[in-house]
Amino acid sequence: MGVPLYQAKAEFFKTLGHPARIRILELLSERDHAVHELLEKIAIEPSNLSQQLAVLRRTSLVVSHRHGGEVIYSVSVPEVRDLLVAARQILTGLINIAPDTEARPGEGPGTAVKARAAAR
Amino acid sequence: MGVPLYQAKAEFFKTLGHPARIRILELLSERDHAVHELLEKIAIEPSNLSQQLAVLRRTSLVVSHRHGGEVIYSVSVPEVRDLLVAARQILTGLINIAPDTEARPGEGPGTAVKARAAAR
DNA sequence: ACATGAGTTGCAGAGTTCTTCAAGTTGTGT
DNA sequence: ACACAACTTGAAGAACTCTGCAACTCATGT
Repeated sequence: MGVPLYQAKAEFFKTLGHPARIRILELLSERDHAVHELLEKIAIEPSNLSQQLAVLRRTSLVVSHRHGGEVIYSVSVPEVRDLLVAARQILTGLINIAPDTEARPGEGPGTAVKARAAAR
Repeated sequence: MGVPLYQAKAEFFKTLGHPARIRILELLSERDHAVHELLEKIAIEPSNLSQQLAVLRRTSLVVSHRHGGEVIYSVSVPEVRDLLVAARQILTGLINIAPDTEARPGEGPGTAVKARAAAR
């Protein structure tokens, strides 16, 4: 066997580890979008969007096809949606648990996740 | 709530985007482990392991406590396990869809994703 | 043929993350 | 008190990712 599964998993999560890419997947799991439509809803440079789409294409999470002047993107694996939902649940759970300090449930309400995210 | 959820999600996935950290979470979701036990099962430098554990601690995905001479780690959010399972399913699904398919039916399926992972 | 809108690609500088080394802490046994 | 095992921390260089710019392709309208 060539590559350990845990390594493939890490690669996969890395692909999801970018705000724009999350945004794209969320939008695409509602419905297909042309690039210029994504552009309206996500505030980044066209070339940047294109780069992020390329990342998602490389991992086959999305596929694209031309339709006249536009390029339409769709998710190729519908289960991605479930994954995003699962993530959101863990995340909201974490926010009420995260003691920024140390291992001690019952301690002050954590802001570790919030704070870190806010810091960027 | 100052932080867009999609950004927190990206942060969260970034945390999962490392082979050692995936490995750690997999082991910990079976049962609690002392650091030296993790060390036996994951082949990395002690200090590196410690760094990765620190990353997981910071996001509150795991918690630690001392027990005599050892430090015991446990997952603090059991749902993480579901997430890892979901990822594995998407991943195995992807392997049969991936683009540059030098896949040979009969043997370990598609290598597009795997190969990419191997290339790092 | 030309101009224009829609996307993509290559690239370089800025910014992050990874890994390892050396040094430090904490608890146990002698 | 000392040595030793079990961990953690800080720091630094290598490796990688991100972003925006300029240049390019491709299809449509004039």
